[in-house]
Amino acid sequence: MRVGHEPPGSVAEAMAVQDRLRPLVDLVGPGPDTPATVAGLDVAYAEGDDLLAAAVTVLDAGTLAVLDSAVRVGRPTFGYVPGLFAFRELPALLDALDGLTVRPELLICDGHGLAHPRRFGLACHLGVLTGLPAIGVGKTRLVGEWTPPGPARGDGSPLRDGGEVVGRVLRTRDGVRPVFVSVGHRMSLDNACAQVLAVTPRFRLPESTRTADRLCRDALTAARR
DNA sequence: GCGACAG
DNA sequence: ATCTTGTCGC
Repeated sequence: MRVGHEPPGSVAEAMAVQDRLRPLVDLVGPGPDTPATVAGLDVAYAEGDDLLAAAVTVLDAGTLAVLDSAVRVGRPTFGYVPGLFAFRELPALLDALDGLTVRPELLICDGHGLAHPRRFGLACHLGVLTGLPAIGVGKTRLVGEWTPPGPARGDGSPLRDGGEVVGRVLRTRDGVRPVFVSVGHRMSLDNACAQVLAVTPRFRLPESTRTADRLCRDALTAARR
């Protein structure tokens, strides 16, 4: 799947791009109940942010075995600015997605979706550009207020911002720090949380994110020598 | 002016 | 994200 795009030339331009694409987000979903495949996406950096590697791994949603993967080494095309984070990783991630043989049924992104100052985080951006259902899973919060969910895996509490619920703070493992789940595209929040729990049978982060993380980190190590 | 601030 | 020793806990 090839998706054309040019890096924004300024912060104002990047924000304008988000405002233009935001209306294209499908907030209804509800997304697949039992997807056959799920994809994990992640990016690793090195050389003082001058080098990066983006990876996508496609897992069998039932067994969580890796069915396909792709990794791309490149240069960041935008500085790190909270809220505009997507422009930094998007080009390389789209290139990696383009290298897949299997088209995944769901994207699980390492970052937020609607839980974003303009309601258009990385997961929304990737979802809109690929047309695929997408979920955002952040390790820390970007926006919103919340109170700790119950202590058991599956417990959750609303993430509220500006008078609306933009995501859910979800406990994926008993007694372990929760993650921040938000809708990216073509998914309901309830289903997004259900899908996240389905890929976290053993660790705090989705198995898909873990396999992608390992792949891009290995690719960086190989690229540095 | 002083914090907060996905990865 | 990444830079990094020791250290707490299972």
